[in-house]
Amino acid sequence: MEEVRTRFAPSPTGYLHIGGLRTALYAYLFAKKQGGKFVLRIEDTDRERYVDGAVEIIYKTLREAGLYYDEGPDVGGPYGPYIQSERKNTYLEYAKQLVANGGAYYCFCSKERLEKLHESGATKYDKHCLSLSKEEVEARIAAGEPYVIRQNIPEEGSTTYTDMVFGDITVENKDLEDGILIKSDGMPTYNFANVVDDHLMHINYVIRGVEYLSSTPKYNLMYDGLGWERPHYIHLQPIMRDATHKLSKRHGDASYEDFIAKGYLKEAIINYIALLGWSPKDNTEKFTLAEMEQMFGLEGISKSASIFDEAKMRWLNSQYIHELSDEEFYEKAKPFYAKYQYLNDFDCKFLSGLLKGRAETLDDVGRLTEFLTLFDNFDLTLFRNAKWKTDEELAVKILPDLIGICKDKFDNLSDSLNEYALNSGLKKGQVLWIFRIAITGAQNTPGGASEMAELLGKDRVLSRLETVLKRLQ
RNA sequence: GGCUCCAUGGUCAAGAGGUUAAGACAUCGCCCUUUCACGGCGGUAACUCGGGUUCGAAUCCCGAUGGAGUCACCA
Repeated sequence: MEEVRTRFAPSPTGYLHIGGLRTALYAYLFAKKQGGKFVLRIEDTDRERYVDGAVEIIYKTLREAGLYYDEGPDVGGPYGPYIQSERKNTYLEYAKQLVANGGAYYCFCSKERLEKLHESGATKYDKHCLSLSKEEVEARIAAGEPYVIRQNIPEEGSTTYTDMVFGDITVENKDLEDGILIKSDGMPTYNFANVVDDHLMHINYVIRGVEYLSSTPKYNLMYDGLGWERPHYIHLQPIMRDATHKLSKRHGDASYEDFIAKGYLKEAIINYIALLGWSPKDNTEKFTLAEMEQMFGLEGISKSASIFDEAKMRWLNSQYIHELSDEEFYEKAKPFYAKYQYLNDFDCKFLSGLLKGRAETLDDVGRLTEFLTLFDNFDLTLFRNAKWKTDEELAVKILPDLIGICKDKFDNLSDSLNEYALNSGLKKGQVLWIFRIAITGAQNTPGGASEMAELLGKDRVLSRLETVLKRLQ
């Protein structure tokens, strides 16, 4: 059986957006599942949209996400170069071949004529230059007149192909335009470069966005004209921000690196986007890349667009975070601990054990510890708790005892506090509530009374208890 | 507007003629609990509409509606 070869062919226009990453992921998974090859090709035929550094971002993101490509610009391969601008000469050669057999023709129409044509109500090019004689064409080229090469699409008939997720797609040839294959600057358009490269790189499964679903017949006509075997097609519906808008960085939607910066784990991001538009047979929702490589299949691909739901990704992220060891959490959260300066005064390793089970994102180390900065002048009514029947009055009463316990038995605080409750006829919860409020000044904390005491340390605990007692008096 | 595609709860998404129409997130409630969270249990909530076909349609057909894509010397 023929080896499966898929590719991811992004344009270096800045960043790798979530939709692009998912396309890459599916292409990668499909190839891996089949034991095939996944190749990366950079489509930079549009010099105007080129952004410096964008290529590096693509390499970096793909690698970081674990989507290793078998062939690509920076890893090489048998069908290079893998950057279209470095293949410029190849395209013209094939365009000429197409011209020779009638599948394409030279066109000298000026922008002005094209505009006029459009204004006159024409919906597509009128094949004006198709009638030029070979001699005239040669003469005008020799005279240095600028030209483009257009595809010659039959005016009759229709073209059909089978998309592996959408089924048969048929388009009337008369609805297709004689698109430009080679631009006047000598560069191929996407339409042409794509076909030539996919063929030359032996790509037999083309996985890309649905925006190409209805123009694929044009590409097939090129394959036919060049005598090449058509590849299989798999088109993917987009990931949406809401029901009517695609997810896009331009509109402020987060990209892969934004989510990393927000404290998402790459495993969670990959896992989540895999689920947007695909679901495994058994409906599992949490799996590693390696597992996906085994489970992936075209049957699970959805025919409709899906809306990105950060809440669900957060949940998935929290699942991955909870699984981390304290040590791993600490290592991964380091950049975030650094982000919140007040945490410098605390033992972040100890904190990791407390935060790991509560954080949904790595950045939550800030949100969950914010109370540490708010202790001064906290609201004393926090001592009131309906369930435990506590209030400021009770707090004033027992705080001196609690201070004493901390002075003498700080190392064995939990037991000592329990013992105190027992002896004083109070409920455990009453003592602990008052104690925890008194040392943290927060209703919600990432740990219980004794854990918070350990985090703060004896000195801080004592000084806080005394401060609070004074305020209450 | 022409052409192509799509349509199950708020979201993702099973389902491929006969189901009490799964599951997950979110939401609500209860339990657990020294707060919060985690975890456990339970609730609310869906087949866009209208015609067919059929003994029987979320599933098949047609139409309408809604949405997306595409009609560039952008990819």
